[in-house]
Amino acid sequence: MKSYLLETLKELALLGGIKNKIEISSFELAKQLSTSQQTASRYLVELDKKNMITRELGVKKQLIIITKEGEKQLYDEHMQYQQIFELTDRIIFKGKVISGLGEGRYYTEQPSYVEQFKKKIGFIPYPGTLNVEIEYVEKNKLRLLKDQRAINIDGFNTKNRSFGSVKCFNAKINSLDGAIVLPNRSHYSNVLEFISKFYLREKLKLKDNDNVKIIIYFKN
Amino acid sequence: MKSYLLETLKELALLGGIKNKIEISSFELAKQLSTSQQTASRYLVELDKKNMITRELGVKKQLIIITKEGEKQLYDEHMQYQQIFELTDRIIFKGKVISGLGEGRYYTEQPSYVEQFKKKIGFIPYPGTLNVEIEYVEKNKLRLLKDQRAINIDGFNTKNRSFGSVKCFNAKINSLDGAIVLPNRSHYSNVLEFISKFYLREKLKLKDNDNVKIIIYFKN
DNA sequence: ATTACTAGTAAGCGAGTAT
DNA sequence: TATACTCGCTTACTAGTAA
Repeated sequence: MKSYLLETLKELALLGGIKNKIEISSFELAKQLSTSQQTASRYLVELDKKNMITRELGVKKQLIIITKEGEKQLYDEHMQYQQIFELTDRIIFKGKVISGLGEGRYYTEQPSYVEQFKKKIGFIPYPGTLNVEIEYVEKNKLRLLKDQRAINIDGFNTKNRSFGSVKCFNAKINSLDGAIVLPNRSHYSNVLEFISKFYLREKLKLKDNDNVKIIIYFKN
Repeated sequence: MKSYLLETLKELALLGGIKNKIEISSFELAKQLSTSQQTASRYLVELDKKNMITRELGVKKQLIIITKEGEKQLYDEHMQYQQIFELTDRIIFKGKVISGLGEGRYYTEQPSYVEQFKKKIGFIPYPGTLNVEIEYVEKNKLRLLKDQRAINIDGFNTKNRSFGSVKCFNAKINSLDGAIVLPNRSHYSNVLEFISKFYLREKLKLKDNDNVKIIIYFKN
């Protein structure tokens, strides 16, 4: 939706247009929007065409009520502002399932990691990680993670090699609980590794390139 | 601010631009906004000129951070959406002080009203009401009041005449507590009558035509 | 790769005005 | 009174491209 139409719809909502019919002339609306009567009239016609509002045109003013569809548009916008200013204990990522190189399995089966997962995040992960490639531009959001307190999984050494420490965040993938694992010694990539007590590809019927939504939660 | 600039700023905020420098090319931003690279570039230049963002232009991408001023713009917008969807226990009116006909004083001095005010809204009003004329278009908001549970002040009869019942809402005027009085037997006008235990014109140094902000609270 | 200028085109605006 | 059309003007958009 064009941004000026959303602005107009918001103005109507502020006047109570979601629950009530509001009585407003295109001239009055124009004043509210700091524009001309003609433009306000055009906006109303456009909003009407897009089924965002319903109008009862009288001889004088018009009675306007915001439709369910219009309310949904506004609510979506509201949720974005909530995300910016209120829901600062979480970050939402959109991404798609990709295949990793199978290393995830090797790591998640190390007894020392497993023990810590059980103790610190409360479950023993199904072997392997689900790799989710986030949209390139969302890499910026990853930077928000570094200021957050994470669950720390300590590194350790075996006879053969050493394993580095890892950061975890409680997370959800398509509403299912689990955690995100971020190796401490690596740059942020655009791939998130999700662990869960379930075999996710089966449980959520996921296959490569499926779109998923991941919510990462912070401790406060 | 132009609505498309606000939309752009919101997009940058969603990527974490309020607290962090975000790394984004005009091409990527264009994708997010479903527009062309040139337009995205122009938006960024405009936002920069208006001091909504600060940019560090590198050879490749650019590092962007939203300024305090930009954050304030977004927050104002957020508060409007809060008003629409969250703060449904209140309505905010802007208006200006006008002189009434002095009837307010007559009413607020009736012992039966005074007694009920004391009991039901917790204070004895300073004699008289402060009349606030709300902007014409905000009359629509008054309609929201009728669905709300109000504090009811009963009517009564004296030897000489009868006094009708009255609805009250707890309210604030410029942050000072008081109440709004709405006669039950009258159409909604564009004048709100505010009562307070203080003489408001003195306490708040108000004179005719001064702009005031009234918040009306509902019981839930 | 980028950013962002120029210039031609498209969309938006509002004065005038019909209804 | 209103709403909303036409039409000339302005603003916004994007392809091409320089830096």
